[in-house]
Amino acid sequence: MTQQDWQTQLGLDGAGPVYEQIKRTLTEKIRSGGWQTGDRIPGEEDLAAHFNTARMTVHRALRELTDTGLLIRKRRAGTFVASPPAPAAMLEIVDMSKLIPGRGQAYAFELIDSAVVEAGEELRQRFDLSQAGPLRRLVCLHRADGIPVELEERWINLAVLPDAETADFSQSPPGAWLLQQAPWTQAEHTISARNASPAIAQSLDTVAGEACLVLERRTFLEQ
Amino acid sequence: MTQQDWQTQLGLDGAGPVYEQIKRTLTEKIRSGGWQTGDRIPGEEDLAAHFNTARMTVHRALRELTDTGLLIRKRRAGTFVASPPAPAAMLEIVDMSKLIPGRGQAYAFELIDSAVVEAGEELRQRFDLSQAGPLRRLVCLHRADGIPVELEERWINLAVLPDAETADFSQSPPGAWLLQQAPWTQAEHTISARNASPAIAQSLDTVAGEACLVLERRTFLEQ
DNA sequence: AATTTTTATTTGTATATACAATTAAACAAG
DNA sequence: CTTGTTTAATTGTATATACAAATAAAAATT
Repeated sequence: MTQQDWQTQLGLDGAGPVYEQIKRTLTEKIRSGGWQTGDRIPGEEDLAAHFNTARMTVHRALRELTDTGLLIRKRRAGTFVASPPAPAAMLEIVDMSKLIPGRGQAYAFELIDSAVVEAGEELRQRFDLSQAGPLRRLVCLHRADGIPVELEERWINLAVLPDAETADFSQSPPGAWLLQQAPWTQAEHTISARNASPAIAQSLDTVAGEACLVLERRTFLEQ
Repeated sequence: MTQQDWQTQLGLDGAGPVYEQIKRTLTEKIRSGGWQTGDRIPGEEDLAAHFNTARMTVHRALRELTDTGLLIRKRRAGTFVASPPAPAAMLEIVDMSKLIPGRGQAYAFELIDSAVVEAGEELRQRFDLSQAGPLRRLVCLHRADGIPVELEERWINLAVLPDAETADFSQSPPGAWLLQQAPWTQAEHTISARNASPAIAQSLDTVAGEACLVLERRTFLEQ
């Protein structure tokens, strides 16, 4: 797609704030396939010139589309169409360490368990691994204002991220570390309901048998 | 709390962008109880003067805190501390009709069932109703790019919202209508897993027995 | 060829200004 | 007292400008 192409195809509809119009226009451009996953889209200056508006207005539109996960932005490199979200991500599962403070509550987390295990046949099937290898298993408890709100169990494939074998997850949640180590990680979420086992009930400060929402999250590198 | 009070207590920590510092400072102020639910906080001009920054910078901080649900803003009236979120809202359950287009997919919905029923003892217990009365039951199917992603069952207490008896929900989702009719609605969510019944499986274009995530949402007026 | 340094591009933030939109409060009319 | 009208306070958006920060690409160096 040449520059000419998108310039002739883009246009605003005049309804609502300009930054919302730009958001809609760009979203439609992506939805229709005009811009595909991984494509670099024009820079802020170009878009501003095209839409005959200020760069700040375009910037706000792009920033909000980035917030919703439609775009990925990198300084100097540009703005790119993000990967389409997995169906399970329809329920926006957020990072507890960011969500809880955003809600005005005190966030804390605790590393409950940490171990390196060899992936047997069962684990290989569960995680769809083609070959055996060591995995690191972490269990973290997230608290909001001291109250346990999430017990997180995480498995890291050490064949992909060898550094995870020695990394210290006692101070910061593994989610933050992983995001730094593998920023292009894509996540797939599974939500299910389960009765609390005695161990889980103790961690979550409830009674065994209590129905808990179990949230399994798989992160993997795209390339 | 007088104006003097907050002026002497607020201050930035110098780490990161100023709008993030302001977000942290205001969040802490609310978290610590300095500003409580319903309190009106100073206006943008006042905060800008206090923090010795531009109004736009304060505006961005307040806008983002509003996005996370910590504040509520009304023109001419001011900015207020929002109600603390229900624990179940830890998983941010979003409005499908907004989320799906935001993800660059085509949103559509279909009214599957609509009926007015008298609340018997069973329904009264289920919804914690103190007295009998008619309820309207709606079932909606939400699609993203044509694929069914959510089957929504909604009960409306007609004693609270009599207009819901005659309202037409075939064109726009009940969520949008309710938000207009009762903007101060507070929501409580319950998520569970359930095997698809034959009827549900047909709606969701899957097979009976397939495990589905069931999301029950109760909205109610605060006052 | 590999490494380091410099340059230039792009996004990110901050500021000042102007005007629009909403709406609570004050005011006026009946 | 009720209703309608005006006023003014507050947030919302748009613009232009400036500089900061990150980093891909180019250039220089070893």
